[in-house]
Amino acid sequence: MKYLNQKPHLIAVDCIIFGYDGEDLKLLIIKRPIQPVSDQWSLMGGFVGESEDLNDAAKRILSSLTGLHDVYLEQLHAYGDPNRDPIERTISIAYFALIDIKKYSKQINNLYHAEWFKLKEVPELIFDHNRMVKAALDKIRYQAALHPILFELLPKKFTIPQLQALYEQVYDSPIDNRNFIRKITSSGMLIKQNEKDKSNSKRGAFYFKLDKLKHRSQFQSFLNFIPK
Amino acid sequence: MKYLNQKPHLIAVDCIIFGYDGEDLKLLIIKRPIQPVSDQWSLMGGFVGESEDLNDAAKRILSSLTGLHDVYLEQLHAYGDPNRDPIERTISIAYFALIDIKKYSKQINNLYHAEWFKLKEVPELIFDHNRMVKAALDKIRYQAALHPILFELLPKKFTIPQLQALYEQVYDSPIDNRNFIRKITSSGMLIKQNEKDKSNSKRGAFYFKLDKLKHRSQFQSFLNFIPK
DNA sequence: TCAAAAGTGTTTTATGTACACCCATGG
DNA sequence: CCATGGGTGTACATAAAACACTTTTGA
Repeated sequence: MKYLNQKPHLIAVDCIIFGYDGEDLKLLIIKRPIQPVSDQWSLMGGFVGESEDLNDAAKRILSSLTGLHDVYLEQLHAYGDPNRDPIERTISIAYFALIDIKKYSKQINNLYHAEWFKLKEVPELIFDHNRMVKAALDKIRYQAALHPILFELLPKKFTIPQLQALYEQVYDSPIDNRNFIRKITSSGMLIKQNEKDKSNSKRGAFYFKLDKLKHRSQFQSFLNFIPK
Repeated sequence: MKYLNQKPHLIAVDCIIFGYDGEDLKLLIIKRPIQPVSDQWSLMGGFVGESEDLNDAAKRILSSLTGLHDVYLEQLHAYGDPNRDPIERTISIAYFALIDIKKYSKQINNLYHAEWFKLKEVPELIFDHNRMVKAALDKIRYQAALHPILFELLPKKFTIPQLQALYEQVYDSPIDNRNFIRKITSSGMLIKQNEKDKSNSKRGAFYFKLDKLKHRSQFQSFLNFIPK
């Protein structure tokens, strides 16, 4: 049994891939490989397979570009303007991903001509992709104000100055370091290491690891990480 | 020019329609008119037309059931499990709507055998529709904790006890009326009317209207309406 | 020895929470 | 005159914000 007289549509998944390298918040985009509008900057995307779940499609597309699995990936929004793709009507389900740039395998880069752009220097993208990026950033700001998602962008060991710089970039505004440290440490989610990162200062900054149990248990608890 | 060798999919929109009548928070569902699994309870839904925007499809479907236009409608999530619809693979974009039940025209009811159910008494729904309802409720709780969306469920004139009862039902927990009133009134979004609603008490409760300008300007400002 | 980043406390202010009584009215 | 729901204020606790100096150490 089938539904009759219903027009099917092409369904794509587009991934808004955010990365942090300890210094800058960045977006991973590709030079579009397929005609037309090839050689223009675009989000990484692909069509949803015949019997493929949307989340699986997003994971597949993400890992085909980054080589990464088990990445933080969240559905953002479905975009369905009938004219959003001038080639053929395509409905796109946008996902955003948060990854630690250092985990990213650069090899696959070449296949797709992918590049990391600082968030403020992202060029014009095809279709409605700039709009998607903006929506994803808005959602991350919203989420990160209440839930500790930004740890997904950091390596296992990270310093508090790195963490603070990340928050400052996500919100594009300076944060008082004393208040920030107090909030973060009072959440109990950080485990101090003995080792120091001396790459940014002579004194060195202690590394911390995330207490994953506490991170998970506090994830839904409406914390407040952001001033004002 | 077209994309080649890509399998298209049926795309549906399903609407999670919440309503409030001044007493109970309710959900509007229908007896499914199409075979198979007809005569089972279901969210109101429909397929996305050939050149139809997703939002437009949701509006069309919502107003075909309720007769209402200009209703609060927000995209919830795209559901794409290949087996979610046993008849044929269908990807569903879920939307939720908030409406004042008293505005709802009952005539169209009969066409779809629609009924309002108290939220706690919603029966088993087809496919993944119960899951959608739960996700919608979660999202509304999230949104309403920070943004004044619940006014969408109220008529133009409403009383504070009605408003509080609405919050209590959305969060399924009692709220201290003194603290609630203080928070709500201190937002400056309410305009007191001279008229009273005497339907629930001898003394009567003053009607209020929403100051739409203040409502809009404070919509994004991360208020906090919910205790704890 | 000094430049540059890391780390540390206290005070003030705002916000949230707990809590109980009087008011107005129609029946 | 009283039962019912509407409305009001205060004291306390908690959380956020503002704010500046000392520490460490490699060059």
